[in-house]
Amino acid sequence: MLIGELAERTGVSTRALRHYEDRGLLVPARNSSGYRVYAESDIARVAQIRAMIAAGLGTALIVRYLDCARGGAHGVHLDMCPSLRAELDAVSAHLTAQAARLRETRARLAHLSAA
Amino acid sequence: MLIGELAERTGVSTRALRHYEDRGLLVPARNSSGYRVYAESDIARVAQIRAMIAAGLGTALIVRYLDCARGGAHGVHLDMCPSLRAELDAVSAHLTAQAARLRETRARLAHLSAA
DNA sequence: CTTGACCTTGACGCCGGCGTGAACCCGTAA
DNA sequence: TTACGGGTTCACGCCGGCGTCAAGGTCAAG
Repeated sequence: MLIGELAERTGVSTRALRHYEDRGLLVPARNSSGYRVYAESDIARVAQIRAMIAAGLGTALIVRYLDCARGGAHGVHLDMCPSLRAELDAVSAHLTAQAARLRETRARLAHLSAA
Repeated sequence: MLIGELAERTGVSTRALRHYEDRGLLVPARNSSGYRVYAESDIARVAQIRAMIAAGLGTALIVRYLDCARGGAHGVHLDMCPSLRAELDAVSAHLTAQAARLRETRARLAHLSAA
């Protein structure tokens, strides 16, 4: 599968896919013409990446997540995951705090329009 | 109060304060030398602004919020607030969704390290 | 007068996830 | 051959909230 087809089937732009390769998130094989050749399983991988980006994670963190996932699958680097999970906790805490502050702001707005 | 003092008392950099003026969030008076002169009440206003930025709101939206607040205090523009509140709802929904996705990601991680 | 702390207005840099050309190769169909 | 719809690698642009010089004016103290 070439990049155009993967883009179409995942709904992700070719530019984004190339960007993911730059960041080491999804590195495809190459054919004799230098074209990127993707596997079927890469569709799922793209979905994973998109979900994590949508969750507010940066590509640098996602790379480590994928490494952790691969390591975990082979039973190696099991001690790397906890530190990563700690980072995810931190990001999660930030989002929670932001949501709380936003709720407070909305409360003030409601108070204003009630007055 | 000059900008340095306000910066010190609020913990916000002078650069940020000037930036807020550029964005129309906090426009101080000027003395004969062209120096920015802030009122005591601006300390509270800066706190407001900081809270809203921390909540993930952009300056463009915050300007409208402040206008709405002033308008609300005078009983004018009461019809502007609802649309603003809708935008706040949208931002809030985004944050909530991100938090949910992040939880999902963390769950997958936990699943991996357990396997 | 000089120093030094504080103020002024530009204006460029950064980060991050891409969009958007530019300029060029590949392979197939007409 | 030509055209065309793929692909390729740079490389600059954008947004947003500032950091960080740069090049000066202001003013009280020594």
